[in-house]
Amino acid sequence: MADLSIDIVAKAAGVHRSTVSRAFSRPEAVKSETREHILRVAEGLGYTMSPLAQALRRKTSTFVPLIVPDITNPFFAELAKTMTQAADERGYQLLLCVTNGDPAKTDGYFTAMQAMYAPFGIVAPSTKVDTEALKRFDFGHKVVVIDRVEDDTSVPTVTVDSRRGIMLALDHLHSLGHTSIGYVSGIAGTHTAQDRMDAYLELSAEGNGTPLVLDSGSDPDAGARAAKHYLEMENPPTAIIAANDMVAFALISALGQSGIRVPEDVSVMGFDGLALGARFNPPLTTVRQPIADMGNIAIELAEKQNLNGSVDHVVLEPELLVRASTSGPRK
Amino acid sequence: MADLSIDIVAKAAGVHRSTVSRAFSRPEAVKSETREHILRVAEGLGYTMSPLAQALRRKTSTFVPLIVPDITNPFFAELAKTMTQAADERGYQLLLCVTNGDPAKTDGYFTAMQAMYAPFGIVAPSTKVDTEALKRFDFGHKVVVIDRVEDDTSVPTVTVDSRRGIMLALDHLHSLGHTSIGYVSGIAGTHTAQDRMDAYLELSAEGNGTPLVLDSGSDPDAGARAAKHYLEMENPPTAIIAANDMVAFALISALGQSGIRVPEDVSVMGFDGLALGARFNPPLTTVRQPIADMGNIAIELAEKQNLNGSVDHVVLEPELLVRASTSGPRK
DNA sequence: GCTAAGTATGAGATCGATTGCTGAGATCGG
DNA sequence: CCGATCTCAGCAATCGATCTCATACTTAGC
Repeated sequence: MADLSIDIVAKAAGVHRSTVSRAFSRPEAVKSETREHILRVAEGLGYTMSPLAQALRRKTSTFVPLIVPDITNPFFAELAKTMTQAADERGYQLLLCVTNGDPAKTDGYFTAMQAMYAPFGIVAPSTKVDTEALKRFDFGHKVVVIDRVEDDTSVPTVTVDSRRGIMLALDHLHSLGHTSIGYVSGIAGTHTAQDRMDAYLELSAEGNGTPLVLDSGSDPDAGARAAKHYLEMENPPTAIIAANDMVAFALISALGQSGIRVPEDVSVMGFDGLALGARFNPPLTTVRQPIADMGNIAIELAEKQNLNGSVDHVVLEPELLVRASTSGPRK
Repeated sequence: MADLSIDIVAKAAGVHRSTVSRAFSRPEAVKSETREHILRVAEGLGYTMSPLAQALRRKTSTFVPLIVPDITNPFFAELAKTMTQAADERGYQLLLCVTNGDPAKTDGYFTAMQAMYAPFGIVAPSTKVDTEALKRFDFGHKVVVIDRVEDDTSVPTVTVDSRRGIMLALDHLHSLGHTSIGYVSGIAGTHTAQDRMDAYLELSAEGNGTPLVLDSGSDPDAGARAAKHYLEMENPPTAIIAANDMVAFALISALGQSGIRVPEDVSVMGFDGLALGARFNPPLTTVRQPIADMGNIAIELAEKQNLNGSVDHVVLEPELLVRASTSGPRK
């Protein structure tokens, strides 16, 4: 147990330290007989290589920062979950970095990431602010962004098709018979939030409805404010699309506190497809993002970029998830 | 930007590498004049020490594993949030380790933690399984557990007083006029879950009510099963305490799907005090755990243990949080 | 003015790996 | 049977810090 270094193993196996090193990291360079012997000895001793020493020498570590604004938001939590798994499988360790939306923190994490030779990092989602930070660090170290990025050229990204998602939501509501469909906006400064909103505005104008934005704020209270707004309207919409599940939760909760029932009085849809939605009251109809895929793909993109410098942009398809928060409009 | 080592800075400042090292990590050992000069030069170059090299030499790093079964569970997410902050402030980096309840993973994380000279780790919450893993690694590296531990002697812990929490819940419900109060159990294998259940059983017997456990399962479906059970009862309780907020959510959701309304038909309480509860429908009455404190204290305990070997056990006070999911019993 | 006790810095070994270079054997064609 | 080629393993420098020891320079006391 105590202090196993490569030299100890080398001595125990009767070879030189460099041979042990090769036995592990470049197996084809060692005669298979020798290699197996070394591996057996190492195994017996319970030896594992020091990731620290390795990283120092190789100038590339296995620490992958996951930079998110708020891990408390279930979307990021679900992302973190799938990412830890994907990371584990490939021998990375995920560093949890929570910015709280503070650009200074993002900067700090980028600096730290360089200092510890991170092979790459994952940022989700990028606000305009993050995009700028990205530029400031002309990265030798690579980043993958789980979101759209203004200037799409330099950074790999993975996103879900916002427009398609909104279309799915609108279609679902239309097919239920709704014609007056409101919208509540989501997280601050995010490209995604912007895209969803734009899509709503466009599509709902096309479908010759009148766009009806109940709240375009970006804080956690958007839901509550939207509810207030709803109550004050003479002709409230019969259905509301929330920019994300969390806002939908808050909205339904606030509505409920004023005696408005979902879906009896008004239908509400979310956007994200959080697991939590299935246990909400009522279970939330929503547009599902394939979060697990996003995590895996992000890491793949990063590795690909490291390998051959390719910068890909993957756009995933959202999916309608009908549960119980939507129904036909009230007569 | 490029490859700043301590030697570069040393050369630039016209001193030896060891002096630069001291200027940073043992300021009092360097003449203040020299030190300031060095610091200025370093600053100008944009130099930061390599945590990797430092850790390798010092045999102690700043990587702190946070080992949780499921980051998707908002309780752990909130914990992770406060812990990243606490960690950041003290110069640690949090490594997110998700076990999914798999003991093999826990073992793996412990091994990794030794390999990378983690000064300590945080485990939450410990199941019996984790406790055993802890023993297996007779830790030179220290661990703090956010939960109770069987054999309390060797590992620092921070917990919330389960009995007191259940008492708070029971008192609240009694004061509302409830006499028939059911219970739904929580997460598998956890000491905390066990403690809460025991407390409920004892206290509710003492208050000469009849304990009424709707479900003692431990999976995410406990809530749904409890609801089913509730519906089948001839004399269902007028109030239900859930072992944790997530179960309460699921319970209320399932109940709602069968037309049972909370709190009109039955009062439901949670236990945790998740931020999410405030935006549930209805907003959840619950027993709040001071999660932020738990995170900070955990790190403090770890540091204290590292310093002087002290093994403390902190028990925090829970707090009643009345929102809208409880009311007087239906006539 | 000279020795004793500090102070402040430099030298160099070390932490645990990787890797280019070198040389010893093995293999092979003619 | 000999030189050419190929394998395989050892040597030693290196990554970026830390830390013990030794040394040069102050400062103090008498």
